[in-house]
This record gives sequence, C-alpha cells and structure tokens, in this order.
Amino acid sequence: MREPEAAEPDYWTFVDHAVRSVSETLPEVDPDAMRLVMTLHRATDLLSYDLHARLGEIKLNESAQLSSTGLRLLLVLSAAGPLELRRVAALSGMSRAAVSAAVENLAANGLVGKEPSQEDRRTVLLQLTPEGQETFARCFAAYNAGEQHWAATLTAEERGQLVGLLTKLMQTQDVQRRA
Amino acid sequence: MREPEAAEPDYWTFVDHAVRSVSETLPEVDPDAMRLVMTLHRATDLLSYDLHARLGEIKLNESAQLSSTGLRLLLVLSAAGPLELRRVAALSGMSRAAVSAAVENLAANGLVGKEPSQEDRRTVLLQLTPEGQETFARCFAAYNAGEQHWAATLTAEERGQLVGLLTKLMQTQDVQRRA
DNA sequence: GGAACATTGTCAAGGCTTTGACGTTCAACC
DNA sequence: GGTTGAACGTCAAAGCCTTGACAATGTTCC
Repeated sequence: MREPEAAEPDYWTFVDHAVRSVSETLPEVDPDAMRLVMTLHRATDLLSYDLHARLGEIKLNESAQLSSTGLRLLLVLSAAGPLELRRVAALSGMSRAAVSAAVENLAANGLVGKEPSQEDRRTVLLQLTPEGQETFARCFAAYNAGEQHWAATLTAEERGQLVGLLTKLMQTQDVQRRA
Repeated sequence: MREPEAAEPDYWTFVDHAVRSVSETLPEVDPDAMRLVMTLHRATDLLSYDLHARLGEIKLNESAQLSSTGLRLLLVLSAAGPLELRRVAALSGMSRAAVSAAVENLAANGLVGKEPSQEDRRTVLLQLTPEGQETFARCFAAYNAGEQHWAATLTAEERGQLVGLLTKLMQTQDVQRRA
C-alpha cells in the first residue's frame, strides 16, 4: 500500500492515472481492456521513438539520410527477394502509393532497382542493388544494436513470453485488416 | 516438426520470415531482440488500425468526425482536469504545435474551452466543456467496446502478464525520450 | 474474338505530424 | 531594477501517409 505517485505524471505513468479516472466515471468501460491497449500503444510508441532517434544519426550519403520507412522497405526486399510493388506494400504495411514514392527515393540513391516484369507488364519488380544490400547490412546492424539495448531488460524467457502473448492476441477474430 | 507455411506470407507472418532470413545473412544481429521489437511493432500496428477503423464510424456532428488524436486529447483532459497546453502535449505524446492545431479544431466544435491563465499569462488553460464530456463519454465507450473485443482473446491472467512484461520493458535505461 | 470487370502502379489532393523560428511573458541574477 | 535567459503558444515550411481517381494491362465469361 504505497502512496500514489507525485503530482505530475508523465507520458508513461499517465496510463495508471487515466485508467483509474475513466473507470470511476464511465461504468461501462472495462479497465482491464483499456489498460492493455493503452499500455501496448504507449510502450511501442516510446520504443519506436527511441529507436528512430538512434537511427537518425545514420547517414545514407552526404545529402540524404535513411528514413525509418526506407529501412523497412530494405528489410522487406532483403528478406523476400525480388518482389512486385504490391507485395512490398502488403509486407511492409504501407499503401501502394507510399511504397511507390519511397521506392522512387531509394532508387534515386541507387539502393533498389526497378524493372518491369515480363510476365505481367502492369507490375514492376523491385530488387536490392549490391549497394542496397551493403547499406541495409550496415544500417540494420546499427538499428539492431538499439533493439538489443531494449531487449536486454528482459530475460530470454520473458522475451519469449511477451512474443507468445502478442501472438495469441493477434488471433483475435473479426478484425478489420488492411486491404 | 511442421511444414513451413505456404509461399505467400502476409504482414503478420512476415515477422518469422524476416527474422530467419536476416539472422542467416547478418551474424551480428540478435534474432531474439529483432523478433521482440518487430512483433511488438506489428501487433500494435494491427491493433491500432482495427480500432481506428471501428472509430471511423463515430460522427461528431453532421460535418466532422472525431479523429483518433481528438479522442486522445479528450481522454487526457477528462482524466487530468483543466490543464495547460504544454501538459496536454506531454501527456498525449504529441508536440505542442500538434496539440495547438488539434485543439483549435476541437474548440471550434465546442468540445474544449480555452481561457488564458491568470497566474501565467503565457499559458492557456484547456478544459472539457459539458458537451465535450458527453461526447467523450459516448465515443470512448464505443472505442472501449473494440478494446474489449481484442482483450477477450487473452485470459485475465495473460492480460496482467502482458502489461507486466511491457512495464518491465519500459524500465530500460538511457532512453531517448521526448523533450 | 469481344465486353465487362478486376488489378497494378502512379498522380493529385488533403490531412496530420514534426522541426525550427518568432513574439510574448515570466524568472533569475548581479 | 534592468538585463539575460528561459518557457509558452503559434505560425510557416517540410515530410510522410492515406484515399480516391486514372491509364494501362490482365482476366473471365459469354
């Protein structure tokens, strides 16, 4: 039975504050569900913000930097080989238009190559150039160093539990997924 | 020992694919850390996308709809009472400029009131109007219904474990937090 | 074959966010 | 007390994403 924390909550400790306050005023709200979603949202946000800030120091060349979404696209292409733009969008979670614009940028820097498919002339095949592979290897290693810094807070067993719980959570049915 | 899944992974199953592929080519990458962060990121993204899609049906009035960030701001003001804009930004995780713009919108619809503070004439005190309170109660109840749909996939004990693991993860030190 | 329909990548428009700058107001310090 | 410094809210610029439209190409089905 400890004292409630001092007067000024911050982004993270506000979760407690909000759940308590809302569940007192709105009886139809489930505090458990609210806490779960809010915790998940804010934890991911904090983690993403930190990893993005660390990534900001990585320079692509003297003029441009590798954006967070740029790295995501490189990851998709590195892991899944030559792919049509539509598939890249589905695997990266972005719209086709966003991928089209981002690829334009990456292609201008010589990291990915675009060539029209021969089987289906509507589609374009995207593929990492050798320079793109080298850039991805360098940048993702740096990015993963930040991931390791975070992951080290949990034991291996706890990391497995966390991934397992999230995986089970994703088996929720009747979900509005991206088209 | 089951067969690997069929040829075409989607946004969620791509996590497995990517972790396996990258850890084969980049030895300095820690697969555990990568899987943890990527799972967290994509699970939250999927959940947010679904909840946002459900929220899209809620109408503010005949012309405007309540955006996802609008609801966040209403939650902050509902839970923490009258607040300066700076505090609202800190608690909602947005920049002061973004809050300023969003509040402009909410104030135009009569949901929040702005009045200059008397103690510090630089600051503005933000507060829910009675209509804002009523709107928040209605919209957040609907939003929480979606949260309950997701939370129901886990048992109460699992929900507690998940929140506990995320809380422990947030105790990582030397983190770049928002100013 | 040809007609209706679906799909792919791209463009334009709009929305939302961040960063950096600014005027205004407060605080600190000699 | 006047000056130097800081903090607050707002504005302008830029970036990134989404949706909806479109031309080009494929597919289906009579």
